[in-house]
Amino acid sequence: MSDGLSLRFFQDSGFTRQKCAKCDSFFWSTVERELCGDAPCVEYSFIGKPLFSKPMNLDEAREAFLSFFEKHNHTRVPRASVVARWRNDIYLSIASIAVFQPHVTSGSSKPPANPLTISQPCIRLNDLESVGRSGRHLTTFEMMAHHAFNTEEQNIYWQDRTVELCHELYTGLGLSGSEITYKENPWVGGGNGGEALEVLAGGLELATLVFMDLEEDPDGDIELKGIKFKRMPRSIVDTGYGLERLVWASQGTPTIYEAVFPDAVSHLTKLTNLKDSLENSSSIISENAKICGVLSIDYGSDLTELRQKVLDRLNAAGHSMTLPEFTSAIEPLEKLFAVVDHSRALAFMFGDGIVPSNVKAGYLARMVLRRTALLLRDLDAQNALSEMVSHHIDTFSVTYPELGANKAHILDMVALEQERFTQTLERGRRTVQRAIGSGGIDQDKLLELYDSQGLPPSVVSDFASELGHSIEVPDGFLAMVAERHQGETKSGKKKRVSIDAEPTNLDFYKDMEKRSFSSEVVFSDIGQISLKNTLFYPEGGGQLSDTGVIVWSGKESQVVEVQKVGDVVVHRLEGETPPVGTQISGTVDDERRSGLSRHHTATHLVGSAARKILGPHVWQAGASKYVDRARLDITHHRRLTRDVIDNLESMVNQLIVEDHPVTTGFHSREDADREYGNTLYQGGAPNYREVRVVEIPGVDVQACAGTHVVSTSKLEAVKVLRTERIQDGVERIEFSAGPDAIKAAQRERALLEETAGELGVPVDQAPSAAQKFVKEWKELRNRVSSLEKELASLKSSDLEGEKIGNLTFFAQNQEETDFAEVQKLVRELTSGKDTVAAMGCSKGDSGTVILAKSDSVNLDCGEILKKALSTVGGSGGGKESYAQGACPENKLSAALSEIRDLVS
RNA sequence: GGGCCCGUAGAUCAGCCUGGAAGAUCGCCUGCUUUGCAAGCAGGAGGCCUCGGGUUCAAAUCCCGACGGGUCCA
Repeated sequence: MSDGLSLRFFQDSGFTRQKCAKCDSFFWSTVERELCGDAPCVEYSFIGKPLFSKPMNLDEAREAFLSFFEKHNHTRVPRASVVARWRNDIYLSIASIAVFQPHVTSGSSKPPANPLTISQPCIRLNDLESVGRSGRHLTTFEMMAHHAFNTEEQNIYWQDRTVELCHELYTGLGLSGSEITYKENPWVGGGNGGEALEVLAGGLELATLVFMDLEEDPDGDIELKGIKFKRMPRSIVDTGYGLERLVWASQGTPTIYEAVFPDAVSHLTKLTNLKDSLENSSSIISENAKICGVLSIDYGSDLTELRQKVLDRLNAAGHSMTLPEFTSAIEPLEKLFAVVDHSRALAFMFGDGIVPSNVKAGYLARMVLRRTALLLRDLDAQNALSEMVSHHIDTFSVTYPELGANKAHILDMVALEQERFTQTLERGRRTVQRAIGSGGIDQDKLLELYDSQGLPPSVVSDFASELGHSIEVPDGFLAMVAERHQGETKSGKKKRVSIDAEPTNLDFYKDMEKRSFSSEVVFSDIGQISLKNTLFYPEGGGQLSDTGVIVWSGKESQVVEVQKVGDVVVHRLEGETPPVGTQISGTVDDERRSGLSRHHTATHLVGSAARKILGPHVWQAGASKYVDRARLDITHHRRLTRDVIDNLESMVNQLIVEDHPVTTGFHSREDADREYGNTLYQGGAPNYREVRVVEIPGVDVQACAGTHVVSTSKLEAVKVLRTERIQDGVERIEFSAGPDAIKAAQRERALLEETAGELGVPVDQAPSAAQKFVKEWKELRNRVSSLEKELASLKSSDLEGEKIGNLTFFAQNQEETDFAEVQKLVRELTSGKDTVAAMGCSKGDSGTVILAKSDSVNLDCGEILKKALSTVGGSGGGKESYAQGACPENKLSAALSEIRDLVS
């Protein structure tokens, strides 16, 4: 790479390769430059001096980009969800290329068009602390891109054309070509890598052009950034143009937020009375943005130090401020900018169906919302959240009408989450109050409050100061939290076994009702075989494996479990194992398979009904199918009410009666995507070339590898057994189909009848009877208790005590008397002065002794009772004032006289 | 996926560590006081201490499990 990326385009257009005097990296420019043009080597020069010929807003800039590439033979493709449901390594779409990973980039699927152009909304939460502060960080941004996927057969374009297009785009928008530098900076990520160029102008990185043609390989011959790679047969043009940066550069405002969200910013500044402050501080803000750009500042743990750095620079640039002045001037504005940004993230997250939760993507949404709510709280505008989100929805639904269509739901989610957070805070306020009352709040307590109650230190500190207490918030608090969480993750290593055999023909897909087949053994080991073809379904997709028998030349073995290893189906056997080459015939256990199939189809119906009833935010979060029941976990933000369950059951059973056919077929990934859209992948996207689609026309379509019944009427009936909230935002529905549904209903009836029988009433009166009985029982219980009290006081006045010294000693065996009554009697007797009472009572063979004294008596009842009972083979103990214990019934009198001896 | 916290009267919680009569405050009811309201005073009702096992003479309290909630991290 000694010539670097010496492209023909560069040579033809007068670019020369130069070396940055500061960072030593190589870059291409048409003019002689000392520095590469990237931060931290140069400062922003576009603030106040826009780079492009005219200012653009988001829509104008996006359209300019997309239509430019359309004009140059790219196909415009619609955006994907910001929730990366097709990937299991990330929760959110973090780049335009993420939309095509891994299925397209790995070569197993074709791109929807080639070449293509897209503007993909992306969410990155890694730099959350810097958003609002640095002037350029955003949690949500649109990555515009032109992608070309080159294979050995099809060469679309590569480096020269990519740079040419990029250059033409920017110069066409009025950016002078001599302003642009292309900096060489190889790119590595997600197991791939390649040469790359950063496109820089005015100190700002406008775009990155990545030429992805390497994949990680420990034996590879190419090394980038310390990782070994080898060349791929495919090469991918992966570009990323920051929409917001383009807009910013075209306007030259102090921060990116003012350029991108002018209306939202001005609305919120009015609302928070920060309008003047924003205008007066614009020079500080722009200096701050410039400096943050140069310093590549990431606001993490050490805020004060970074602030001081910025302030030093500000003062060197002619300002004269103290740190507190600077902080108080800039902090509210930073918060304001962050709110404007975060509320857009929320609009997209909820709009694309994230259900807030304490796990996974749902947690990310909740975290962003809570941060935003706290920022608004600091700005004294706590009710503005849904207003801000609403504002973004309106603005963005011009381009993304799906957000507008989902507006009510999005705002509902915001309101619900905000309400939850308010409750958490109120709970927290009380906890803080109590903690202060009982010894104060130290660092450990602060950690615990955050970790287990969700109270950020700043909030705790606020609450405490309301009560006139101050609290030290330690530096690096989040690092301490991280430490607390260390060592709690253990990674379960999957062992990869492979079987040396040809891929098995999966005949169960060809005929879902067939149960017998013949085949040939192609692999054989002790207790397990693989066949040329099989009807046995291997465990997968939440469905248990089939069982059955195989027979050959008069011998028979049970198939007890079936697993898929790579593309080979392995049957685990009990009995003899036939050798390779044996012709066998197999029979699948029909009852089991039919049960599993019924429940699998039923799961699709239940999921579809849930989406219809509850809304499109309902996604499958997991599913298991058993022989006699199934369970489906769905994302939903509220507990399922009985009404919802009833509706669901009715709808599913209606679908059964209507007898819809269930069809299956294999499609290429790109065809399936195009035809059915992304709701296809309820169970997660498979990384296969071919996708099996199970369709109940007009009802449900899913990518699914499981077995099904041929039409919905085969389900006969579906009954919901129970629902359960397995996580915040995830509801589990358990149900049975077919004969098992009937059985479940019968079980419920039996339970009811048994209950009603015990109550001695007809079934329909059971609830009211139970209510009546409980009420009466409570009344009687209280009556008994008060009678016991009365009885105790009566008895106590009847009893004669014995004088021992200056105290009165009572001892009596109450025999078969209720323990509680005896207890009351003892209390009654010892409520006076100088009294000791020892009472026994019994229940069958076992006796109980209670010993108590008046406060004025100096004795240790616990010790005395222990000693007395041990001499008669019992045990017990207690406090000085009161003790109880047990011994055999016939030893009660002996125990009492023993106590008498010990007392005197 | 993992960690932590919580479940006691209608509400908010104490008691649990260290086992031995189930408490406080607010709210509710009755009476007194007051022109009325707010308040004050006196009295009262209201608890399967989430459920199920275990340990123990004895469990709200200790142990295990389930259920229900909260919360942080990935």
